[in-house]
Amino acid sequence: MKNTHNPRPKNIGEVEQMVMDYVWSNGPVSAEACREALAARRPMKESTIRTVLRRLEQKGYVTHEISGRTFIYRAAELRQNVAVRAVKSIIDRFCGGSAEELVIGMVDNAVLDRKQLERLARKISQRKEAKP
Amino acid sequence: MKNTHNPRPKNIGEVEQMVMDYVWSNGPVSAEACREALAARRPMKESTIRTVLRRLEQKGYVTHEISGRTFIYRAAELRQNVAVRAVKSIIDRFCGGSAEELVIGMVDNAVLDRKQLERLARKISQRKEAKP
DNA sequence: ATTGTAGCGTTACAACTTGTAACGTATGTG
DNA sequence: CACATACGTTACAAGTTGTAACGCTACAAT
Repeated sequence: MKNTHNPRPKNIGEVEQMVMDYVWSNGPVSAEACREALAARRPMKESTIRTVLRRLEQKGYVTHEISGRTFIYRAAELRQNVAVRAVKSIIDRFCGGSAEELVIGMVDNAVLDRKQLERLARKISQRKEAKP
Repeated sequence: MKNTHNPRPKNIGEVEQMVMDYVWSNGPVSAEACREALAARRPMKESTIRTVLRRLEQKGYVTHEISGRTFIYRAAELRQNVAVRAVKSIIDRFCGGSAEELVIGMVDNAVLDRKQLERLARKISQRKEAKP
């Protein structure tokens, strides 16, 4: 079965990432709310944040609905799913599609530590049974 | 303990990727050899491949030594390590540093299939014991 | 020795991306 | 009606990536 998703591993810039993080963490937001929230770390003019959000929408990271005359943006996908797709694209490019090798590498490189591995192993066996 | 590596998650373009794949798979190569090898899929002029290799060197992906008057390029790092670093950077950006969640996501999204999971679980326990 | 040539450095350039923003326009509020 | 708010349009500089031409040097064959 084929992936019906359009392959959208669109890159994301630094500011874009920041905005996405905020949206992911704080649910639907208006441009202004977002701007204010990020103002401390990253002052942006009003038109700037809106441009960023518009681009994020073009890239498929967020959608918007209109409330009154204000755009409310919300994440189009869970953060985790985006992360997984990003990783998947790395796997495809670097490892010829085998995620296994990669995870091994993660173990070797201590990206995953012992404790995590144990929980991981447990969850893996759960999933194995959960999914017929 | 801190990572002494300079954080070098430098992006890599499509052609660059292709070249790296070749270098990774075929060991040290001259620009010409590389060009010829990729010519079928991607015809490039001589100066083009050399520019690409030079940029890859600037980005730290390859190094070169001189043999006669020919540059011999070799991968600076194992493919797998680069992949892992790329994934690590994704983890940092998306998951607040926890790789675990990501792997769970990979399971859920069938990036890892059942068969792989089994082997993975085995290897994981090997590693756990191998690394005190 | 002269000349061709293989292989390097330098320079260029167009398309695209990303951050940043100004300006114009419409609409709801007082 | 005057104003502020929020949107669309347009712009632009810096950086990245793919592509390549040009020119210089050192070895090779005549």
